[in-house]
Amino acid sequence: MPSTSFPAPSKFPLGPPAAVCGSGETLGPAPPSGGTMKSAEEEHYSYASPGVRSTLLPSSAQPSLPAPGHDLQTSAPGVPATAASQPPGYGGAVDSGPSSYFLSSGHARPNGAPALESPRIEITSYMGLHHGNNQFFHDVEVDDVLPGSKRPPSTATLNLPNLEAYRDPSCLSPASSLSSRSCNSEASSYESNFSYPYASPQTSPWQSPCVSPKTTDPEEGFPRGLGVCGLLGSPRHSPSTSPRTSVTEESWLGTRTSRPSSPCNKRKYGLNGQQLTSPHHSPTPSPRGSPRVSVTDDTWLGNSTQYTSSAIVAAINALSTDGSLELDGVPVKARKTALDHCPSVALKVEPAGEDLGTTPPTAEFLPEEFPSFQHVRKGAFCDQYLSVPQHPYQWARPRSPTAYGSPTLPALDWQLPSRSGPYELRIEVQPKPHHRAHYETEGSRGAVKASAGGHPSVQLHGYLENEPLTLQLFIGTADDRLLRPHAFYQVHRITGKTVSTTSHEAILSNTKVLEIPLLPENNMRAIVDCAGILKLRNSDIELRKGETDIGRKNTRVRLVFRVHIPQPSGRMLSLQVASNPIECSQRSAQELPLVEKQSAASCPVLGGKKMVLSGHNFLQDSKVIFVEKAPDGHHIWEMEAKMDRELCQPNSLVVEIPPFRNQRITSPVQVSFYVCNGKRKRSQCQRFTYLPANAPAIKTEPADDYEPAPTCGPASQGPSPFPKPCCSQPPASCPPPGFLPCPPRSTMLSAPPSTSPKLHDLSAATYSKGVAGPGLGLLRPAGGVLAVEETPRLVGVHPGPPQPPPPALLRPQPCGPARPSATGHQLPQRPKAPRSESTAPRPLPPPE
DNA sequence: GCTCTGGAACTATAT
DNA sequence: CGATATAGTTCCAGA
Repeated sequence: MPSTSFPAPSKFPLGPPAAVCGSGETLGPAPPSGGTMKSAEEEHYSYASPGVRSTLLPSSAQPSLPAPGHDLQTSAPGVPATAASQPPGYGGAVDSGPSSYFLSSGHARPNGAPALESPRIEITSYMGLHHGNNQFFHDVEVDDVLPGSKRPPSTATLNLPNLEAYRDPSCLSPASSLSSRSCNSEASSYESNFSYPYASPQTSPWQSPCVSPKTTDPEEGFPRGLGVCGLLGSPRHSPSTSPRTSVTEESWLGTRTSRPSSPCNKRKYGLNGQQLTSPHHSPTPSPRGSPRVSVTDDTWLGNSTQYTSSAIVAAINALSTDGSLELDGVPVKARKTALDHCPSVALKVEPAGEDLGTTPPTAEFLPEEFPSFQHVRKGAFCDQYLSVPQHPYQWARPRSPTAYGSPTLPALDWQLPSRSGPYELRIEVQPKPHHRAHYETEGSRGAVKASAGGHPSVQLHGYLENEPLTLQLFIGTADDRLLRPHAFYQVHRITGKTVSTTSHEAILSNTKVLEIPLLPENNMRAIVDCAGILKLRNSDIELRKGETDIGRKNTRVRLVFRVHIPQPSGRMLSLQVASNPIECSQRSAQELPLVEKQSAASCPVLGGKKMVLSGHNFLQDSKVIFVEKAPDGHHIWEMEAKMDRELCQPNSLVVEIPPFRNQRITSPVQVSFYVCNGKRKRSQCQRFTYLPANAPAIKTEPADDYEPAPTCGPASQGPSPFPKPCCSQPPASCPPPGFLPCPPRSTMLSAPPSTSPKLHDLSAATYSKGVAGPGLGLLRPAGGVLAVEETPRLVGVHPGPPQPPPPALLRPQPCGPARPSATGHQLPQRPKAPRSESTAPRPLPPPE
């Protein structure tokens, strides 16, 4: 895997990153596209932070993406799958590779990536990278990614790891966001390490950053980067991951003192370097945009190149400095996880790229082959994770596994349907809306539970074979953009007496994926009592090169489940379903109002109707505000609903739906509302539809309704009982008006104003085209299959083998519109950018 | 002795 | 630039 590789360097310009960077940055802008994009995006997302804004889509141009997958997902319902056929391309979905691949080549990233990127900052760079520099970059990336292909030696990847290091503390320093980054943060998470390695390309880039910084701190040092090192097996990884401490950690932590430590670390930096001050800092991205600027960051950020160089540098540093560290000391926690793997691995070349999927390995590999292969990988790297005792089952091996490995599997940021043909992956029991995630520095906070007690459960319907499959679970975003792996949260495998479900960890790209067996004897149903949520420090993640999202206030996640069903044709049909949003921060859970259900999803423009909201943290003085947002997120209309204070309880509110501003609408209008406990304490937006006065009411949906979406869909997403905040699923603009996943509804709704619509289109009919269309990129022709499904989202099927990924595909795109600024609160603002994925990381467009 | 949790101290960042 | 409000992390302690 990750190998080491320096080769990369070759590619990369050695020139110090700086150079690159410099250019890069500059470049950043340069790229026209970039520029463009941004603007476009910005518009869409106004909310995004000012500075930032990411570019979403550059594409606007093109790429396409329709929409937000989220919505789709969630909502989606059902469209039956059509089959596929579709466009050829579509099939391509395949690989997992991160979408990136798809992205593409040329622009690819652009779309994907760039677009996505979050505001944070970096964008520029990217752009530059991608666009401007593209070629260069691409190449680079490519290499990484494709091992085979260009890249000479497999090596490459490793770099990344090193890069990863970036995260490391060291990195931190400089760049790091201030906040958290503890010096040591060792951690950042192991994952980083790990994954990174795989991650590859993407990662790599990021990492670079680290390097420099690193130097800075001697202390911590460690760079995880050494990915290689990791090999050694340093402690880091504890497989288990459990953070906390092992002796080791502390030891090395040493630095830290107890409490102090934390702070200390941080402080240190501050003190020391002042880094705080230093430009970089901005690190984090605070929403604002500025962020990162620091040279370092930017610079390196920008280019892949950098990464290269950086990587190199990092490597060097590592060797010299840290290197030892890692190996040796290895900070634990963070690393823990990571390290575990075997050294050996390191050398390997990875075929694929990042994650499993990633790689596209190209056709060459047969799935079957993969498995083993993967395993290897996994094993190696992941082992840590694996550590678990596990299964009785053969885990990996089952078919599914294959899937994972196989190149064909779709990247985690691809939007996939929950249903296709006879199959439907459904969340039978949704997780509780709140689950306090644990930091690496803490002990586990247990598995995610269901509201009614027990644990969430997922079932694959329509599967009649006798072969067990593997259910994949990862932590996804819950904002209004397309569903994608969450950069700041990772699934954490819980083991112990209380856990009845066996599971296994794997890392795809930079995302930890929990694999749970789906057995015919259990009706292809799995009780997810083995999944906890790990919070990564914002500063660590934000440092990643490609990462565009910001962690601050980005505390909502969704459990994303996937299953890959082998088809007679040899291809894999992939289905995905996301849970309702889960608030993971301690504070938010205690303070922010949360709407879980609403008794009505629509009402005639006259209003006056009573609506009961169920949820948490409602106060006597809570307000319910109805808002209509423009595509760009601006509030066109806001109206506070009258409340029946007497009936107000912590868990329920009764409000009178206010009349809509325009009593003459001829088609349904999507608006949203939120509960506000104070200036910054707002719930997420919930969707609501005003119907023409004459129109028959859409039905009010009973509680469930809340989600309109649901209407459409089946559970796939789960109908969530949740209200889904608009944001969440729906695309950006919350109001998903457009979104229509469901046919029926869609019709109803008329206007979808904004954005998202596209996606929808995808759906159904579209599928085929649709897919293609919008941004989806879809797939490659070859493939075929596809399933697809209903969901607009995207496609599920991959052709079996190899195929190149489509270009952008599903990528998340931006939802388009932005989230309302106002809204912003809710979610965090994350700006639009998609997480890392988009960012750099993913990368690589396939060579193709 | 260990894990899971709730709570809160503290620091960093935002306004 | 300082004060205050918020949010993120890390610790502590009890079950």
